[in-house]
Amino acid sequence: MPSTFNEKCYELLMQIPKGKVVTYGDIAHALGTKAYQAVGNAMGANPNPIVVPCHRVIKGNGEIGNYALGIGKKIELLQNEGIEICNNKVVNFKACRFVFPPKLM
DNA sequence: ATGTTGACCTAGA
DNA sequence: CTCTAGGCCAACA
Repeated sequence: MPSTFNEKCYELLMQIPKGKVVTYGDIAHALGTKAYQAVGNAMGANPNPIVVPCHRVIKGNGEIGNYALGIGKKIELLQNEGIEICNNKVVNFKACRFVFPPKLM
């Protein structure tokens, strides 16, 4: 059970399938808030970069953004997922954009 | 409670 | 394209 905001972000990140990417804004929106920066901060806090695929999170304009282990590492991971990267930007980024499942109610 | 910072976003010039 | 300005929220000192 998530106790802090970052925990919620990690939960969403783990829901992202392979070969898909999301933006910080999408995560914030999925959480029902606009704390884009809070999401980025949560990634920066990244306590377990293994169970949490933070490398699948990019900026809203298609750029890679940043990564705790380094941008280069993030690019390699994304390419390893099958995503094309060029000049620190995602190719066909909207085609790889993943949408979180809406909350049933 | 206050002030600062941050892996951000949008708009305007 | 680059730069400036505003907004928006959570974590930390």
